[in-house]
Amino acid sequence: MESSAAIDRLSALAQPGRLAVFRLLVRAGPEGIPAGEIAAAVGLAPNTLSAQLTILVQAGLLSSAREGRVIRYAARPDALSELIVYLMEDCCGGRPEICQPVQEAAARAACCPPAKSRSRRPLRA
Amino acid sequence: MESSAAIDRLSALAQPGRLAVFRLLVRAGPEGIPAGEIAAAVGLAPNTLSAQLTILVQAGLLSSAREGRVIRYAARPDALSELIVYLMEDCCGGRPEICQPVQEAAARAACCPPAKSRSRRPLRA
DNA sequence: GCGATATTTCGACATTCGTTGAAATATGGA
DNA sequence: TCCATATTTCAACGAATGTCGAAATATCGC
Repeated sequence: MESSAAIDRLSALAQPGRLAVFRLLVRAGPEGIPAGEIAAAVGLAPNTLSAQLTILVQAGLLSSAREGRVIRYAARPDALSELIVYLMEDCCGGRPEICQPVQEAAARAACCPPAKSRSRRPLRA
Repeated sequence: MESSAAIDRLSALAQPGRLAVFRLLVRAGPEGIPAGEIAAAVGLAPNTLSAQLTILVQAGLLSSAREGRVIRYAARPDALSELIVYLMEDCCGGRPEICQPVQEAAARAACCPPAKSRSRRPLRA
């Protein structure tokens, strides 16, 4: 991931309204939510929200699809993972002991069932 | 982690100079780097850098320690892990299939030796 | 104490950002 | 076609941001 793209994503998320929108959409899953419902949920005027959605889409964090009169927005999980990878990238410049806590924390946060072959204890116990 | 703290960290990192400084210091490890050397490395005027360092410290991303005439700054890896955990938090609201790719990417980025008992293939192959 | 070095603080400036109200565009239904 | 709904676009405003030059502060060695 390029530095300028990372900055675009970081600054897209670095604003209360946009962060709330993104988290809402991550929670909502792949189906996404129509713009109007998002506006109601986060308490933003439709035009204000529209500007914020544009920023999030341009940063690659959201996708949008028209469905009749409604435009449905959804989070792009890959965009978040790319950003996280970029942020962790430099941890490991010959110094694994530094980024290990980061790695562990990230694994802990991922409360998903283990990816392939790994079951030690119930996560988020 | 609180939402406002997350925003502070995101917006602290959402600026080219500050992101460059943070990455430099992550790479540098726990010993950190004196302010003057940082300024030279990232090409910022000393006073400009000072302002950016203040923002990074206030966001909790850096620590600083005076050593004689020099002030040495170091990255706080925990701050990054907290931020990543916060960003990943909502992935898993009943929808593990969404955040799984994120989790895998994070694990892949962490090029550290496996935390405890896990060796499938050379990471970053 | 004095001078030199390292860093920060202050004041000012142009630029960017987030919000608002009003108008424009797009879609679907009568 | 005409109207209602959903969303965006536009112009403008105050607030916040990043950078600069100059001055202040802190520390060290003489």
